[in-house]
Parts: sequence; structure tokens; C-alpha cells
Amino acid sequence: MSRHRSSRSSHTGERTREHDGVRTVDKSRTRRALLDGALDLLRDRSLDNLGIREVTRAAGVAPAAFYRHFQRIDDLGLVLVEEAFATLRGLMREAREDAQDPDRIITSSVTVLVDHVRAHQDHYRFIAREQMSPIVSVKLAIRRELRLFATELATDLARLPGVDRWPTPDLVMLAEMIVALMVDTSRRLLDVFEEAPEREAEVVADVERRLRFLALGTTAWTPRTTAR
Amino acid sequence: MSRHRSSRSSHTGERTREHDGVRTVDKSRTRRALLDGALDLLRDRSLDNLGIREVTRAAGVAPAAFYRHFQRIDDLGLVLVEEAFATLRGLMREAREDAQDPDRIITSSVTVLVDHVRAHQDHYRFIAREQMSPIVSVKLAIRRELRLFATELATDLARLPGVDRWPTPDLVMLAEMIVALMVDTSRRLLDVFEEAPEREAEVVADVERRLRFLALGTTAWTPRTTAR
DNA sequence: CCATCTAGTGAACAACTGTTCACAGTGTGG
DNA sequence: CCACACTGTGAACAGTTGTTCACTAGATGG
Repeated sequence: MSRHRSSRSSHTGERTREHDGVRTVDKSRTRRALLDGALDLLRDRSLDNLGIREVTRAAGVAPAAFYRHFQRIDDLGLVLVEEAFATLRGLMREAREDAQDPDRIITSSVTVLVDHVRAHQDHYRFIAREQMSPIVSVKLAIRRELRLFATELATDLARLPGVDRWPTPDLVMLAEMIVALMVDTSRRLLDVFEEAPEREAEVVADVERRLRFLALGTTAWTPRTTAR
Repeated sequence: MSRHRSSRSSHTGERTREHDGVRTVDKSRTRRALLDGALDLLRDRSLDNLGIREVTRAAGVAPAAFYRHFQRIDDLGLVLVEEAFATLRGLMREAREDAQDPDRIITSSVTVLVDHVRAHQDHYRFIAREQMSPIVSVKLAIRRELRLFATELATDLARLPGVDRWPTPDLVMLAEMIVALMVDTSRRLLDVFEEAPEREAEVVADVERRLRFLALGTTAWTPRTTAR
């Protein structure tokens, strides 16, 4: 019934405490099934077209079981947002760990991004798509998380020569532009993965060019004190 | 029934030829009603959640009438894509007409964009949202049109001092970055319009900063001959 | 061990969906 | 003027939807 995903239970989340009773473990197991089933359906549906019955069917439980875990489909969406951004932060960690010869920082970052998007296509697709979700709470949550992510990136950028000493607002602007580029790139990568895998290198080269372009901008930029 | 739009029949399209019979005129009238009704619903729905019955109801016709004009909801979507991009080209025209004192070119372009997004919120929202549509034909159409739009922009950019003499691929890259910025800006504007109108100036200032940043990049950029 | 709590069940509800159909009214072209 | 072509109608179809309900099986904790 699930056409795409091979191993669906391989998610990391939902740490069930050691001494949690069988009751709680069972509960969080079907909760995972619901989340995974939903994420699976969201491959080719949008969240506001996601039916409760569909989700429970994909999870292999009765429709009514849904309500033991979420009140509405929105709540499930919000949990998925959290998970997706947990994934996204994993990306940043990996990127930092990748030893940073400052020349190679661009190509290395891009490689990490590409691999990460490939490994977590569902989460990236979800974020990219539901960024414009008609389900307001989800849309807002994603936007908030993206802003947060950008400010985190900004503090990372502050370590780089050339942009250190920049006032925070300018750093944030740069970070936001990079985040926007990342989101756009994920979108392109997802397309390429499933429609024209042979063009992957093309996308990679292009995003590297764009990053180099942004990097060059920083050399010429004279930060302003204009209010944010 | 239509909660938001005040004048719905004010669309320009669907030029009905002078000598067209009453028959054809009537037909294209209900066709317009369908398209407008759909666009109206798409304020807070996504295309793949748009029901045929809903659309016909919003248009004030019987459900079966839909099939006289479109085979599936996808076809209606494709027409909306065309219309939306007709609108978008209107933007470019207006921007060109705005006399271009090269200093003011950035602020002037941004003003034109803001006014245009305000005046055509539905179309911009549609493009921004359905860019990631699960309805593949629509998604592809939008992406194709956006690429086309970027290359058109590129030929416009070629007239500007500093980037004239750039090889086409580099121009296209710059144009694509600007288009991406435009789409992102529309997204932010749409939010601001309906959630926090007082923050509009903030967004305007920010996008101007970003454009200035991109413009600075061009001064430092040395075009490469790397294949596109 | 027993009373309690609770995750999941399956049936039931009205409401809605996409699509088809024969049909009616009416411009159109000869 | 007449026969045809075609747009829109309203009824009908089987399916699906969200949500509620009384229920059961089994873990929990005293």
C-alpha cells in the first residue's frame, strides 16, 4: 500500500523512557504510525487535503483512534513541523562537523545539503510545500522556525572572516538570504531527484555559483546602521 | 457568499471577439465565473483540495456545467497559471515604464512590485503556493513560466551598466536570484497585508536592502565561462 | 486480586464528493 | 423556417468523508 518508502519505522524521534509502561510505549507506537503514515501520504498530497481516514488507514488503525492522539489534522501537522526542523538542525550540525577549510566551505556545505535533502526528502518537501499552507497554524510555525534557524545560522556566520564585526541585523539579512537559497535549492533538488536524476550535478554547480556570488557581495557590503 | 473580493468581474482576459455569437459570449462568461470562483476559493484552499462542486457553486452554475469547460480541475489550474503570468508580465511592463533614474531603480522597482502584489493578491498567492503543488502539471507549468520570466528579466538586465557584457548564463543566474527574491517577497507581502499591515514598510526596507546587496555583488563578480 | 483507567474498535450518522445521464432551451447555419 | 449543435440543468449513482458512541481488552496501581 505504501509505494515509496522502504523502511518506514526508521525514524529516530519519540524517545520512550526506559521505565515507561507497556501502555505508554504502545500509545507512542501508534502515534508514530500515524505520523509516518501522514508523512508518507504527504508525498503527493498537501496537508489541507489530508484526510483523517486516509491517515489512519495508512497507519493501520481505526479512524477513531486518531482522536486519542490529535484533536485535528492541524495538530499532527504541527508535530511534523517540529520533526522536520529537528532534521534541519541535524543538517547544520553535520555542516559544522565537516572540517572547514575556508576555501572549500562552499562546496562542502553544498555537498552536505544535497546529501541531507536526499536522505530526508519527506521532511524537506513538507517544509517547502507547507511554507505556504492554507492551514494557518502550520504556516506560521514553519515561518517562525525558519526565522529562528536563520538567526542561528547568523551566529555561525559571525565566525567567518569578512563578516565578523558585522552588526547583527546585517548578519541576519545575509543568513536569511542563504536560508531562502537553501529552501529554493531543496525544492530544485527534490524535483531533480524524482524527475531527472542526471541533472543533479547541474543544480549543485548552480547553487555553488549563487553562494559564491553572495559571498562576493559581502566583500563590497558596507553595513548600515539603518533600523531593522 | 464571496467574502473577500469586491469586484470579481473586473478581470481583463478572455477577449471575446467582436463578431462572436451570443453562444460563444455566454459560454466564455460562465467560464470566467468558474475561473473567478476558483480563484476566490483558492484564497484559503490549495488547488489539490479544490472540489469541482465547490467551484461550480461559487460560480453559480450546476456541477455538470464544469465539464463543458474543463475536463479535470487540473485544466482549470493551468488556465489560472497562464492568467497569473499574464499579470506578472504586466508587472514587468509597469516597472519598465517607470522612468529609470538609475539611482532610484531599486526603490522604484520595489514600489512597483508592492503595488502590483497588492492589486493582484490572488494571482501572486496562487503562483507562490502552487509552485509546490502536488498537481504535477500545474507545478511544472509554473516552474517553466518562472524560468521564462527569468530569461526575459535577464535581457532587461543586460541594459544596465555594470552587468552589460556579462555572458548570458551569468545574467540568467542573476535574474533567477532576483526572481526568487521577488517570489519570496510576494509571499512576505501577502502575509503582511492580511496579518500585520503596519509592518509593510519593514518588508519594503528589507527587500531593498537585499536588492542593494545583490547589486553590490555584481560589481565584484567576475563572470566565469563554466558551462551552465 | 480487583477496581479503574484508557488505547483502540467497529458501527452508525449525515454530509459531501466526482461523474454520468437524459433532457430542455436556445442560438446558429442552411 | 427548420433541423441541428451545444450550453446548462437537475436528478441520480456509488463512494468517501469527519465525528460520535458504546464497547472491549488489557495494563496499572493500590
